[in-house]
Amino acid sequence: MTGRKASLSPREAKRVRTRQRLTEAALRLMSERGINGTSVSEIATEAELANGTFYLYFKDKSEIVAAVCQAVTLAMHNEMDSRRLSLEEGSARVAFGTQQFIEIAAAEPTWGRLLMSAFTEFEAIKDDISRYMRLDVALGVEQGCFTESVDEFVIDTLLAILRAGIEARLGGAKAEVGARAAEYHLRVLGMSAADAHRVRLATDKVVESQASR
Amino acid sequence: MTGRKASLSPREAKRVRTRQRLTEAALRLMSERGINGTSVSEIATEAELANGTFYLYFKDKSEIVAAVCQAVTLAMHNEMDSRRLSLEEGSARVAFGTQQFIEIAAAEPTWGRLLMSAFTEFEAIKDDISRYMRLDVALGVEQGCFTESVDEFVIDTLLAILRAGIEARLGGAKAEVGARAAEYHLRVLGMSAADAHRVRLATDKVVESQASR
Amino acid sequence: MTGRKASLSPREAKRVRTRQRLTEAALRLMSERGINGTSVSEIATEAELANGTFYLYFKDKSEIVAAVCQAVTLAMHNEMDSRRLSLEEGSARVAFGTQQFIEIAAAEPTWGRLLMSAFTEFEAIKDDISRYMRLDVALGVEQGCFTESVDEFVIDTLLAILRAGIEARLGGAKAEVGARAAEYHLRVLGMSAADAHRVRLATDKVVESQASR
Amino acid sequence: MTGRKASLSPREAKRVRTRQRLTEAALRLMSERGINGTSVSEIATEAELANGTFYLYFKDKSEIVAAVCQAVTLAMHNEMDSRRLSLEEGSARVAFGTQQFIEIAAAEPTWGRLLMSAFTEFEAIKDDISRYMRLDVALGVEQGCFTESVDEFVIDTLLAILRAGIEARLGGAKAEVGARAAEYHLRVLGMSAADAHRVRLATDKVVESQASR
DNA sequence: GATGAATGAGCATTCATTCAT
DNA sequence: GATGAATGAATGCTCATTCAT
Repeated sequence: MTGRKASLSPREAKRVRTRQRLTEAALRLMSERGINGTSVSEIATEAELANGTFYLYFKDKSEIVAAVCQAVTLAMHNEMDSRRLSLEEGSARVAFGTQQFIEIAAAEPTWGRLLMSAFTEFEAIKDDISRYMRLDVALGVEQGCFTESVDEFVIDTLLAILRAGIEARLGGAKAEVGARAAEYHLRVLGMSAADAHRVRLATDKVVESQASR
Repeated sequence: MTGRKASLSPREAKRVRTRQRLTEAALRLMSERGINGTSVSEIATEAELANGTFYLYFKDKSEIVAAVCQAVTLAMHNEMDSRRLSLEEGSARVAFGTQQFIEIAAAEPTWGRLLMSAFTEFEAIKDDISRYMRLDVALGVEQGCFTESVDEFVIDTLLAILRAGIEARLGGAKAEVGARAAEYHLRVLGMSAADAHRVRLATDKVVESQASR
Repeated sequence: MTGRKASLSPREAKRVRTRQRLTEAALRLMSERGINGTSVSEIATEAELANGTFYLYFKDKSEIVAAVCQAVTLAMHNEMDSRRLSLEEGSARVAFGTQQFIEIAAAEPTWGRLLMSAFTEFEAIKDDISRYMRLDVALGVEQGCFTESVDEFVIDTLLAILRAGIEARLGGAKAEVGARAAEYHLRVLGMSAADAHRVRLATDKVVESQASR
Repeated sequence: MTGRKASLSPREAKRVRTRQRLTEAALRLMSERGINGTSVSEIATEAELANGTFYLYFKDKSEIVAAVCQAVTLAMHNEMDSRRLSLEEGSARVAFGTQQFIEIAAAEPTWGRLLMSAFTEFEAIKDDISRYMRLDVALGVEQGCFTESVDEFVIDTLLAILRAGIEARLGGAKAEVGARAAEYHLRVLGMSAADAHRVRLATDKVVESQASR
């Protein structure tokens, strides 16, 4: 990462920094007031830039929305990566991933709220979010944990449940909601309630150690 | 029903008709361009009325949104009622209800699309939609079909799945999606995939006869 | 008064009553929300009449404004008449009239507030109010109490002071303000501060007995 | 003054000019049609600007009203200052100030009419206008010219008289009205008509020389 | 007479976007 | 590159007035 930056000319580096200022400003505002509730000039002002400067970095309002959503999902994925991949079973990865994704959204509500707004006002977010999920599900299917095969609809269903989980957590629901969402995921994928529970319980230690990081 | 209308004075009849013109215009536009994407004056124009006339019938833009959403959910519930209640098991009712709700939304895409927009832009729609669902779920819980107890989060999850189902169908997915959503509902509620499948299959005849009405 | 009404045909009587209902409704609303802040349909509704009925009784919004203002000034003058005319000196009448006018406006704030709004939004009110004043001033001039002669400007000045007095009283100022306004009137008309004070004091008994009515 | 302008960057200069265009347009229109009778878009059009440009310079309609009123009272005070302060007696200052204020309003009817509208539709104007007045009155009280002490009501009374004077002048009354208003001020403050006349006469030379500027 | 449905111009305000400097 | 002034269409809502019934 620093490696990448180091290779930029000063000009390019500045450009990158300015762009980041804009994206961060947008994230702050959009997570507070919603995507549609945030105007381009508010973003520019928050980034301490002139109105029109915005359009030197983004062709469109929609472009920065995409950038912000991407940045948030990337950040959230980064926050998760390491541990999940040490799990061997797809089912465990799914459960772990789901529960953790929800906890991260709750721990960093700026991200969580942006996500909620994006679910509503930026369709494409779903692709970003589901990327990590697809692999885990596919792995589980391959391993025979799940009866369900992977297609658009099952993914959409999992996403819908994930979303409901985040919304509940941001609205004040207890952390247990994340665990339940994880089990619902497994059930939808075809596991019995009992198995789903067992698998999910097995991920708890990891989640807890993660939380205490 | 016609009886009720017949008893209206001409004045009242006209009022009712105009209000309906507005509601229908709103439904048409909102299902096409979304709720927020539809302006009050567009509605008035579509209804062939003057701008200000709108406010003789609705205090607010939000009031017509509520009216339209209510009208749609009412119409959809009416379209379902009769057969579902003849089923004795809560699980069957849930499966039947879910599948049918999705099929109605697909058969009458104006309703379906309005619903999708409302999920996003009119929170309260969830209460309207979940009303019928709660009873069926509660019945199933009482009967011991489901291991899950009824709380906000489980209902939100079911709604989220329902929504995903409608969206998929409107997006061109095959009818089978409705059946799957129904099974997912049962799985989330704690039934095994096999049981869920069996229950749902049992409702097929009813659904089919309904569809051919 | 009843005599006048008795001579009307039932048709005419009804017309008069309806008109009064409208005027009273207008008074109530306009004194609360101001003249411009009151809409024709609000008046009709408050009078329990249909929207359009208003225009059978008044050609214009401005016409009912005139009617209401006239009614209020008439009512206020009625409330004053008797005692003032028993005073022999113009100066005493002016003092008495001024002080009393202000007290009536304070005692019946519906009237007072309407007046304030009218001063601002219905120029012609000044003529109505000044009618009684002119005579008293003219009398005082004739009697040599005042050095000032009667013309538009002196009357406008007296009105302006009267208005300031009412406004202060409605805003919570003590009753003493009415007495001061009365003395200011006399001073403007040319009396010395001492004489003005003496004359005004002499009217106090009358005012007090009036207040205890 | 020109010095200040010269030091502005072209950007700032333009901004200042545009803002002035708006303020001047507003003054022109508001003095013609009243404050409430002037819409934001009329102002923008009169200033040859687009509708929305207005809001780059003023947060609110009320903000430009305040700005215009302030500008006018400032301009009027500037037109007066120098000579009044050379008078030693509070009574003379009051008389001079009043008479002159009225004459300026009459000489620059755009200002005068704006003031009349503001008296009605922009309460705060009274504070702006009374500022200079309070000092003169207080001075006179201290010097023992006046028997009346300074409080809200006496100031409101003086303002009311001032207003009546301006209104009369704008309505075509002769300049003598200004002199009379000045004497009324002194009388209200407790001076005898004779003293008031004497004091006011003494200010005439100053006023005349001012008028011939 | 009375009703109340209908009108449509009008208003304050917002905001994505463009462009001269 | 960067600025920020300018645009102008759009929005939700109000209200005096008209007119068919």
